[in-house]
Amino acid sequence: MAMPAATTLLAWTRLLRAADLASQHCAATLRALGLPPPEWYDVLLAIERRGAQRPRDLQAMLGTEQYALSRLVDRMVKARLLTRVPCTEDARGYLLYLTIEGRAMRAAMWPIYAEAIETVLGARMEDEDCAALAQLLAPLAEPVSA
Amino acid sequence: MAMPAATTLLAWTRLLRAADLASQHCAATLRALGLPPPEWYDVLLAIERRGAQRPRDLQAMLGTEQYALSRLVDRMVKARLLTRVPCTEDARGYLLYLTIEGRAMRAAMWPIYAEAIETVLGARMEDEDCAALAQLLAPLAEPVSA
DNA sequence: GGAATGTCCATGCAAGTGCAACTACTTAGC
DNA sequence: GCTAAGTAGTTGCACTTGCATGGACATTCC
Repeated sequence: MAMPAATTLLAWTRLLRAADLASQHCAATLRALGLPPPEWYDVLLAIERRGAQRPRDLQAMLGTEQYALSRLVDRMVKARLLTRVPCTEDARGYLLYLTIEGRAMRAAMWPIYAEAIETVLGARMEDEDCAALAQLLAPLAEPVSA
Repeated sequence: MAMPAATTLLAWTRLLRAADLASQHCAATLRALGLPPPEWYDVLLAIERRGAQRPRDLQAMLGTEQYALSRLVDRMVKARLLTRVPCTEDARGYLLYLTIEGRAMRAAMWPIYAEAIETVLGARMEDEDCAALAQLLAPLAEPVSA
């Protein structure tokens, strides 16, 4: 296999650094206000948008490890943001619904999260550069095997 | 503050997803061969390139948290890849040197790491797209305050 | 020179993560 | 129907991380 070109290495380091800085900033902003981390938002949003979901579907959508999602859901249920309802078609699994508080929490998180994203991305790039970036990243946002 | 535009949100999700997938793949590849994680490589390379370094300089270069670097260095010293030498100019700090094994480890890690990068980035993007990506990410790879 | 403030690095504790192994249910093959 | 293999989800254990704090030295200001 060929070694990476210099431009590839530069893109590599910047990709990791940019994503790390950006996600750190968001997480810190939410934490500073006593709000849950971004992963929680992603779960809440996925269920609000698409209706009750099974853990394995969330796992596929969000790209998290199976055990990580298991424990994440556990914490969110303990925090009363989600409820588990046994799945009639498959007794191994269950459906996750939002509670009232879960819905409220998503709504409360959004403005903070959105502002953090705007600070980190929107305010630092032209709109057309954002579009170009999204375009370039499209193939990389799919699992490697694909 | 303005809410993020749709293109901003798309860029956001893809940036995080792409970086996560890419770094996960690299870490997993190294781990599968019993090699240390990528952060270790970054430390080893920084010292090999620029000579002995103080923790605070590594911290700035690599963008890690202070306590994270402190413990990372600790693990690497225990693994005999680095040695601490008291700093004559500032008794609070010390200089980190590579050991023979440290040098050997960096050399052993590079082909694996490089191949993983090539798999994740080089093989999935045209060279000019890599260059464009690096260009677009340049502003985002700097701390938010800057 | 001495106090106040700042910088450098370490660490206790609580929480999160990775790996591997496990239970429980489902599906396929026969 | 029975076994074998696959899928859904959990969990024990060791390790890592985040936050807050602390100790040690350096610098500034008087």
